[in-house]
Amino acid sequence: MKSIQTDNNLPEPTKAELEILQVLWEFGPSTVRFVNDKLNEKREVNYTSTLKQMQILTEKGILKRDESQMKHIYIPVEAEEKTKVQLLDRFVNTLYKGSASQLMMQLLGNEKTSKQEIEEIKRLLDSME
Amino acid sequence: MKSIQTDNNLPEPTKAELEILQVLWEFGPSTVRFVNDKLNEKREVNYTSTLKQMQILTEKGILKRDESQMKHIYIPVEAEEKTKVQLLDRFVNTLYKGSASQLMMQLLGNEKTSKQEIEEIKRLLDSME
DNA sequence: TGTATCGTACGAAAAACATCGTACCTTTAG
DNA sequence: CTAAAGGTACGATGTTTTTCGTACGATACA
Repeated sequence: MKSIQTDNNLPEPTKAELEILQVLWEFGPSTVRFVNDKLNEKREVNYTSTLKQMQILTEKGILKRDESQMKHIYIPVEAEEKTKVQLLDRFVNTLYKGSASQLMMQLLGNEKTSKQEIEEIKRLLDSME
Repeated sequence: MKSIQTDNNLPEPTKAELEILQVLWEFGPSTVRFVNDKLNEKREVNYTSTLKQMQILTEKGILKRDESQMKHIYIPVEAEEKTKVQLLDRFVNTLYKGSASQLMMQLLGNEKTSKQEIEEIKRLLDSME
């Protein structure tokens, strides 16, 4: 059982930051207005709060922006996958001492994971050889 | 593809809290002194900081304590598995919209996950029928 | 052309999280 | 019996994260 590897010393996005990233992942490069509207579908946030967050994300190098227009367009620097892999690594390391299969077991042991889903995973594994 | 279920409205343990929980999970019910010593194997923390954390965890209902002795003994209220499942659920919901198999794919797609580990998971799945 | 609207920038305030100093109580060894 | 050692309680402080108010520039259009 091998440990998957640790830490990429990229700053870990906080909760609020993650929310924003999700919107950008889902809808692609967007303005602050757009992101803020999306967020407000779930909870009330002030426009300038979202703006601030996105500016911070930009400072941190997690987002970059196109300033050629007045309405800046924000874009994640890293692909969704890459960022998620990082977060997943961290999660596995923190809670399962890096053991992917232990995590799997928990996921599978969960009665909420359906038979279909299990089948799907098996097929996935087979196709991986 | 079924979604695993969401939120248990138990307060989500913070980072520092999780560290403490891990010690208690690994070594069983313990005193503040013991936990603090363990933490200090990894990083320097003041005794009273650990104490405070553990008191907060108790307030939150994440730990309970036996006060019958002078040296209080702290015990996680929920089993390790249960708490981890909760955190895992939250993680899957947040990052993978609840799709366990998507998470799996990412885990497996990761070149860091070894062939052995993949074999192990397959066996696990077979044994699950 | 002036005023309403929609942007960004910036800093202060608030909230959440984490750390620590100090007071004080209990136990124990001399 | 008393001082030292080791425990808890609690409040203050520090840090990070999050939110928001305000200033001000650009655009649009009556």
